[in-house]
Amino acid sequence: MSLRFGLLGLLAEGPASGYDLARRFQEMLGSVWPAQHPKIYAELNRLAGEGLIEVESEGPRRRKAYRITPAGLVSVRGWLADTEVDHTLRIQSVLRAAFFWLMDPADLRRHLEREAEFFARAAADYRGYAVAKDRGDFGSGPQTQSLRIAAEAGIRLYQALADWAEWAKDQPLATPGPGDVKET
Amino acid sequence: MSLRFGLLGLLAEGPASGYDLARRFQEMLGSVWPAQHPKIYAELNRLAGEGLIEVESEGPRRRKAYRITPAGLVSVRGWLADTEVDHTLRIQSVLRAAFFWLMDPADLRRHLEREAEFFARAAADYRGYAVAKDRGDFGSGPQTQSLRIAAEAGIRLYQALADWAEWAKDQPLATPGPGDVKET
DNA sequence: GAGCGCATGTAAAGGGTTACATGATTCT
DNA sequence: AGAATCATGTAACCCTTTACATGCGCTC
Repeated sequence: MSLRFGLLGLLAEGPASGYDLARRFQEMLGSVWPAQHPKIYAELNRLAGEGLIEVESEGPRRRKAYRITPAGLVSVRGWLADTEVDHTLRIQSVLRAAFFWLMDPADLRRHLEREAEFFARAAADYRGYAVAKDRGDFGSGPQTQSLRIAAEAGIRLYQALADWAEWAKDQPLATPGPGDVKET
Repeated sequence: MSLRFGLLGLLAEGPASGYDLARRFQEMLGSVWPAQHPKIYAELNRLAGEGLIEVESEGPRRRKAYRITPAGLVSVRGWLADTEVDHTLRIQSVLRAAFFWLMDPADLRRHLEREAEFFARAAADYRGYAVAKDRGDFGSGPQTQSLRIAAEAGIRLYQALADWAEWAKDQPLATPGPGDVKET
C-alpha cells in the first residue's frame, strides 16, 4: 500500500512521469523504500483508473506525465494523518546476527568488517546529501526540508548499524563445541 | 529466502516444532524478521522434502518436531559464509518523512511524538532483554551470545529512530503555501 | 547508422499476509 | 462440559522482483 502513497506524495510536488518517479524513488528513497519500475507503472495505471492522478501531458518517447488530482491529494493527506504507521522492519543483517555462533570466527570477523564498512558508507552518503541540502543546494522549499528530515533518519540509522557492527566485532563469541549443535 | 535459513538456524540449536519456531520467531526476531505461521509450516515441509531437516518426533496434538540434518547444517553455514547480505530496508516511518510537508503541523507534531514513544518503547524492550541476558538469565551458550548481539542491534536501531523522531519534532518545517502543491 | 538512454510495459515467479478451517489436549 | 491453548494446515490475495520485450529519440 505504501508505494501508492509514495507516488502520490511525489506527485504532490509536481507532475512527473513513471520514469521520473522511478528515478527519484531510487535516488532519494531507494534505501528506505525500494521500488522497481514495473510496480510503479502498474500502480500509476491503477491510480489513474481511480481518478487520484491524471495524465498531464504526453511527451516524446510516448512519455506520459501525471498530475495529482484534488482527490489524490486528499488521499495522501488522509494516509499521512489517519492511517497508523506500519512499523515492520526486515533487516537481514540483524537476522544473521542470531546465527553468528554457527560461523567460523575468522569468517565472522571479516563479515562484520564488511558490514561496518557498508553501513558507514551508506551513512556517509546520507550525510553528503544533508550537507548539500543545508548548504542550500536544492533550495529550501518545504519539500526539501522534509527530505532533509528523511535523510537524517538515514544517517542515524546507518550510523547506528555501523557502530553496532564495529561493536559486535569486539564481542567475544565462543565457538560451539561439538555438543552445542543439534543437542538442546 | 531468508526465512528458510532462519528456520535452519534455529533448528541448529536443537529440535523444535513449527509451533515452537513460530513462537520463537515472534519473540526474538519478530521485529527484525517477521514470520507468520503459514509461511513457516510451508517452508518446513519444503525443507523436509529437500532433506535439510527431518522429523525428529511426533508428539501429542499431532505435533511434529524437526531436527536439522547434516546437509541442513552445511546449508545454513554456506548461507552465512558465502551468500552476500541483502541490505534492503523498508521503513515506512522514514518514507512518510519525505511527505511531512503535506501534513498539518499540529498533526505532524502529534505524529512524531507517538513515533518517538513507539521507538523508545521498542528500544527499552530490547534493553530489557539485554540486561536479562547479561545477568545470565538465559545461560551463556554461544547461541544466547549471538542473540545478545542481535538484541544490541535492536537497541541501537530503535534508539536511533527514537532520537530521530525527537529531533524531527523540533525541526522547523514551513507549511506549503497554496503555490507549493501541484506547481513546479 | 550504431549505440545509448529514455520510456513503458507484460509475464512469471517468489515471498508474505490474512482469513478460514480443523482437530487434539489441557485446564477450570 | 466449556474454554483456552496447542498445533497444523489450505486458499486467496497482495506485494514485489526478475526477466523479457519493445520502440522512440538523441548523440557521435
